[in-house]
Amino acid sequence: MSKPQISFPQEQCAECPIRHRAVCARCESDELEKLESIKYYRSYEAGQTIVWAGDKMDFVASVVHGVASLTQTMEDGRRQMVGLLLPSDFLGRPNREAAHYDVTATTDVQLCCFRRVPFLEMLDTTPHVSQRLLEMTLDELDAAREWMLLLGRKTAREKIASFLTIIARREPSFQNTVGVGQVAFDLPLTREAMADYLGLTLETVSRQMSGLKRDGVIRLEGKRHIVIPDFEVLMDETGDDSDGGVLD
Amino acid sequence: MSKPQISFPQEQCAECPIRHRAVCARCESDELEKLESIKYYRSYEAGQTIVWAGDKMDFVASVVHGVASLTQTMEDGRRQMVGLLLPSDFLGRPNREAAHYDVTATTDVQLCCFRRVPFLEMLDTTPHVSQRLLEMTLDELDAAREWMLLLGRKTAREKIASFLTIIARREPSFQNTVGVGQVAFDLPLTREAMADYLGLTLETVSRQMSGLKRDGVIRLEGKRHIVIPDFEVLMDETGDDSDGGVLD
DNA sequence: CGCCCCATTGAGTGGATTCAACTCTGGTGG
DNA sequence: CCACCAGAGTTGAATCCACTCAATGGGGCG
Repeated sequence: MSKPQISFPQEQCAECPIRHRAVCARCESDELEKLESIKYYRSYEAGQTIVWAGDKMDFVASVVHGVASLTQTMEDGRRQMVGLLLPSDFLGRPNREAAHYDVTATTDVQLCCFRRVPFLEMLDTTPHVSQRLLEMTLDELDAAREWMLLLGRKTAREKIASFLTIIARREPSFQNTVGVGQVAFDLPLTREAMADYLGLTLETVSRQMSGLKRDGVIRLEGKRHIVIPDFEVLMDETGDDSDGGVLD
Repeated sequence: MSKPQISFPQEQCAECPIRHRAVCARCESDELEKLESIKYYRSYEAGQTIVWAGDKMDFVASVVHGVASLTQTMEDGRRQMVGLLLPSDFLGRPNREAAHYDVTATTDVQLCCFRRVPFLEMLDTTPHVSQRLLEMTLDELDAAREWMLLLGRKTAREKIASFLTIIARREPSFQNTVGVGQVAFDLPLTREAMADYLGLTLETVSRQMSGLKRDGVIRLEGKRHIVIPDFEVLMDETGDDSDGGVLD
């Protein structure tokens, strides 16, 4: 229960791994200084709850390391994940006191937190922050809309395949490659969390993973490590258009 | 085919029905003047396509009258609605040339369009616009997350009931009432569009509507006019928490 | 070792889909 | 005027995909 705190290196902004992608991406050095004065780091172990829906939330944050999830729960226990926050993603609504969703660390997580009220003031005075936040929010909205297509119309197998491509694409190792050929990564989620993400049961997730493995689309090494021999073959299983998609 | 153009009154900003809720809500009169110089109105008949996914889009817009929908279509024809735009809602991504989704007028629609590039410049120079746009985008993201819960975890009956409450809540007539007792409104969507919204088939939509009618939860007058004798009874069918929800 | 947690697999059920027939309404033209 | 048609909606019967309930497998840790 009272394990030793996870310790990530306490970064300076200058060496921050998410410096160029997070909400602070466009800041000049003087703006960074201002942000630095209202920021602090926090760490959470895998499985810990970061905030409960309805709780007062006196900070907003960037995910520096690890993966966190937003979930909604119905009275009878049905659960749906509604957000998956990877490094550089933003957590919280500046002009809202209380959280709307449960936020959970699905792996060990380090957050770079900003005190909410000062951050809110910075939004008004620092266009580089508010512009970036708008851009990130619009990107999240697009992601949510892809997700809605997945939830509403895709088969279980397509859901799994789509999920794997989503995770693979955000892997640092993937960014270098052309997006063809072999890809490998660790799943940051349990089968149950995957089920919550995809609107399935954990048994269905397990069955479909086995199916993709049986058909040679993926290889499983241990429970969590995934090897994709040919990324295009996986893409064909997602149900999405084959053309590369629209550029920004 | 070449029906007479629908004509909505060509509003001045001062008398605009969405003046206080749209992206321009916080503007001062000098800012409104600037907006007015880059704006123009456009009307579409019910059923018309406003933009196709992938098309170049040289404007962004506010919905003034009517209802428009964003939809995604898979290669084999499966369709999912991913956005429903009611009066005052915002359409388009300022810093994106091409549309990501099909946009369709589901009723007769009037848009207040802003030329995209000048609007983009205004975002940089007019905090009242960019602040409001951020707020609206965050609201849409919240709505998308509710929608994801609906798509991923709710039963067909709960989906229909939830949809009806969503429409009812945004009815002007509803705003006055306390949110109890009788409510009545016209559905702005066909059964097929409802199915696309809810991730169902149109047959299932029809069956569940009949079910709610049989059980006295709703009354149908014609195909489109809905009467809800007791809003709380409908709420109980949505599967959502009974407590009023979180305030902003 | 033995326990716990996560994951896999199997058998049977059920809710939503598919395919198909039918109804209702409004509009058009003979 | 009304017969006819097209489009939207309803209803029925059979099917199927994912769910539920239940048993089993396997790895890590006290």
